[in-house]
Amino acid sequence: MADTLHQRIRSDIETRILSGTWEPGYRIPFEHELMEQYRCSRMTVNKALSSLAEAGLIERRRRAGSFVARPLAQSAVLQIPDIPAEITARGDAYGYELLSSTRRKSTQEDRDRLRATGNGVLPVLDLCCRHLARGEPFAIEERLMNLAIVPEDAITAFKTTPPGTWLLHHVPWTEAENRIYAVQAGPAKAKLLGVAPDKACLVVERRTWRGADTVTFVRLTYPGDLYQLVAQFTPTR
Amino acid sequence: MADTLHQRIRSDIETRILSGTWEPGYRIPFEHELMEQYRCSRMTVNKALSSLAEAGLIERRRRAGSFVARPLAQSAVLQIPDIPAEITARGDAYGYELLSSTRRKSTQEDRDRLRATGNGVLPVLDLCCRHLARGEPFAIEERLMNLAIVPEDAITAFKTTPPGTWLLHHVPWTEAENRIYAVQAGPAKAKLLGVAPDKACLVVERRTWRGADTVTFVRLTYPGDLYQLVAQFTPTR
DNA sequence: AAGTGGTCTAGACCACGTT
DNA sequence: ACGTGGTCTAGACCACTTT
Repeated sequence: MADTLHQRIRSDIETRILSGTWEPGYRIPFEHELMEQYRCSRMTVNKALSSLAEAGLIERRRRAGSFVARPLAQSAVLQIPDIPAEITARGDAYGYELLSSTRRKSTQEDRDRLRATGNGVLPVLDLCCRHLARGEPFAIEERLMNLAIVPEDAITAFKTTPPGTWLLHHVPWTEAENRIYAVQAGPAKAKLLGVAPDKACLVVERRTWRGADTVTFVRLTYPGDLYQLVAQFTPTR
Repeated sequence: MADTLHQRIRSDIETRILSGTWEPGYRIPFEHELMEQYRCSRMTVNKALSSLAEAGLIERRRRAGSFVARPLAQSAVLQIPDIPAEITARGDAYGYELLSSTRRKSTQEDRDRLRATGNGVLPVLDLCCRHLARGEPFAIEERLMNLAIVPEDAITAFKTTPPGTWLLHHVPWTEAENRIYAVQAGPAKAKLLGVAPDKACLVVERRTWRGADTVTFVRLTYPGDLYQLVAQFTPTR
C-alpha cells in the first residue's frame, strides 16, 4: 500500500480511522509506542503523524497524546453548507419540516444516483424535507442515504433534525462532489417553495463518500434570489 | 514571520515566488546551499522544501534540483474554468466574439466591484464578450480588469482570445472567490443568448487576487440547461 | 560518473499542558 | 514535575536522473 515506511505508518492509521475502528476522540499510540511497533526512529513516526495532523485526521496535544479528530462542523461548513447554521448566522429563525421518509432496498436507479460501485443491494433511506427561514420556504431537500453506513437508529432523529446537519456531526467523509445548475422551479417545487413555476432556482446536487462507499446523495433546490453559493479558494492544493 | 526555522525558510521562499522575484521555472538553491545560508541541518531545509512541494509551489527533481512550479492551466481549470478548453474537450466547435471593450480610469463603482482596497484611482478595462459552442451562444462574459496588473499590450489580444484564457496562462493568482446564483435571463441577456426572457440562467461571479491586489472581476451568465458547475473536494485542507 | 533529492537513524533540547 | 509532541542535528545509504 506504500513503498516507504512513513507512508505505510500513515496509511495504516488512516485506514483504521476511515473504517471507524478508531472513532473520533480515540487516543492513538504515542510516538514511542509506534517506534517500537514499527522498529524505526522517532523522526519517521513523527513524519507520519505530522502528515495526518496537517490533513486534519488527527489532533496532537503536548503531554496528552494524539487523538482522532472529530469531524469539525465549522471547517466542513466551508464547503458543505449547514443550512440551519447559515440561516441562524444571518439572524433569521430557522424551521425544518420532514415531508416524507421511506426505507427500502435500493433500486438500480438509487445505486446510479449514489454512484455505488459494489453490486450489492444496499438498504437506503429516501427522504424529502423543507428548510424555512423566517417561516418562509428557503430550500427543498431531496436525499438518499446509504443505510450500510448511516446507522438505522439515526432515522428517528430526522423527524426533528435536518439530515445534513446530523451527517456533518456524525459521519466523517473523505470526498465530495458538488454539481450546480439552474432550472425553472416547475409546478411541484413551485408549490413547495411558494414561488411562480417559471422562477429561476439554484440546484446543488452533492455526493459524499467515505473511502470507497457513497454516504449520501442530496439535491437542494433554492429560489434564485434567496441563496448564493460562495467559494473562496487558492490555486493548486 | 515565523517562529521556527523551517517555517522561516519556507516563508522566505514562498514570498519570493509570490512576489514574482523567482519566476516559474527558476531553480531555487540546492538543499546544501540553503543549509549553509541558514546554518542548519539538511533535515530542516528538507522539511521546508517538502512542504512547498506538497503545496504545489515548487517541483523537485532528483539530480536536477528544485524549481518554481509553472501555473498549471490544467490544475487551475479544476476551479477556474477555461471555457474554450471545456467546449473543445466535449467535442464542440468553440467561438468567441468581443462585444465591447472600454479603457477608463476606475469609478467608485468599479472599485467596489473589484473590492479594491487601496484608494488610488487605478486604470481599468471593462469588456463584454460572448462564448459560442457549435455556433450557438453558450455564455455571456462581463469583465473588469485591473490594468495596474494586466499589461496594456494584452488588450489587443482580447480581440481574438478570451480574456479568461489569457489570464489563466499569464497572470498567477493567489486567491479567488466564486459567487454563484440563479436568475431569469431578462430581456437584454435573453437576446444575446437567444433564449426566452424568463429562462433560468446560472451566474458565476468571480474575483481573483494576486496578493493584496485584485486582478479581475468577471460575471458569467449561462443558460441553465447548457452548463453545470462541478466541484470535487475533500474535507479540511 | 556524479550529484541531486528521498528516506532514515539515534540521539538531543525545549515548550507546553496535564497532573 | 513529568511526559508529550515540536524541533533540530550530523551523520548515512539509496534511487534516480542528468551529464
